[in-house]
Amino acid sequence: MAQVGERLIRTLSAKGLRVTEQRRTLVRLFAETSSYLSPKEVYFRLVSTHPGLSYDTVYRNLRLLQDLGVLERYHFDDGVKFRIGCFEDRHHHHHLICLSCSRIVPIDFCPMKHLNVPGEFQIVDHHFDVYGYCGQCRSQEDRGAESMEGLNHSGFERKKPSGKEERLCC
Amino acid sequence: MAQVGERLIRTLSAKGLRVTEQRRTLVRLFAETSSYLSPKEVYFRLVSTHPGLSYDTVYRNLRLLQDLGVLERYHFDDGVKFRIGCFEDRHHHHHLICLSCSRIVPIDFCPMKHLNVPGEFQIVDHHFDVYGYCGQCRSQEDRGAESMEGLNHSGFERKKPSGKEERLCC
DNA sequence: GTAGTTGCAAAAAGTTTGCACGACG
DNA sequence: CGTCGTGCAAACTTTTTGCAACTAC
Repeated sequence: MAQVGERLIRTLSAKGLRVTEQRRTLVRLFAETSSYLSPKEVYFRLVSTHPGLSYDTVYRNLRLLQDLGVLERYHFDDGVKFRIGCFEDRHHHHHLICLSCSRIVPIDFCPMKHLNVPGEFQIVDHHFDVYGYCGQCRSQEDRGAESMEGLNHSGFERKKPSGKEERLCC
Repeated sequence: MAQVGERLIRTLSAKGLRVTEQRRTLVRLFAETSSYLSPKEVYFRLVSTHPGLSYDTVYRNLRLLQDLGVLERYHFDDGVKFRIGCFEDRHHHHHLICLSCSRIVPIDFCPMKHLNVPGEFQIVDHHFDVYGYCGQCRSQEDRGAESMEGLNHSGFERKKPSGKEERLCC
């Protein structure tokens, strides 16, 4: 995954933006980390290597990278989180998202190919995500554990990701 | 739509919860209002009939009704918004959402009928929403207007809804 | 009457902004 | 060396919490 980070660094440079140590570390963090990171998590991960780092620098750079299309921002029940973009150099796809470990599995299936819309509605965008439990978490669960806690009535919210850091998409 | 509000009031009562004037007005507001309302919007709508109303009462009741499954909470770019639940007494469906006027059009199509998932992944929930511009907004747009402003690079965020209040779903 | 609810105030959490210093190119 | 980025502080917004007074049942 290191080359992903390097490429993004070059993207920054090509846009005339300064490549500071903070930005380099930030990009590397997202290039190497699976799933989602909140601004707070990002801050605590960076502050260890950058004593004196401030929250506003984190926020500014997260926003910058989001505007650049490098990062994607999502809202979860426990706040805003970022993750490296999937649009970079892959074709359009969607995700299976594990509610237990936050692992993300890409699926090529796109519902828009099957959808007939009322003619007067002009489609601009769509969101499709599938939530559930991945094989690994299910087998762990078999050895006695919680099952669907962390899921509220609407199923919209997600349980906090555990510490696992395995990248399965992008 | 008045009977929807009355039914929800009875739901409150049946759960042993007090039916206060604030709650009655709040439920009626959501029963009669289309699209989404932020806590702030809810507050300003209620404070006119309830002078002295406080924000925390709004927040507490929004959360209460969400926990009861009456309201659904969504995160948009400009913050959290609520809307009356669609699960009440309708079959499963999805939505076309107008990026201009926030109008919501139900569609019966569900992508899950067409999706083959990896066997080890246990599906619990899914989200599917289509964003675009409804026929009414498109025809207004024809008479010279903005087109896709309010949409960011990822298309995830939505433009602020205009003042229109026409309920097309639930 | 009693328990649930409200309003008030304050605190907490999350995010943004202005400004002077510092560092990248 | 000029410009952009950072750190600091403060402001701002959103949301939560403790508590006394109130009110629906």
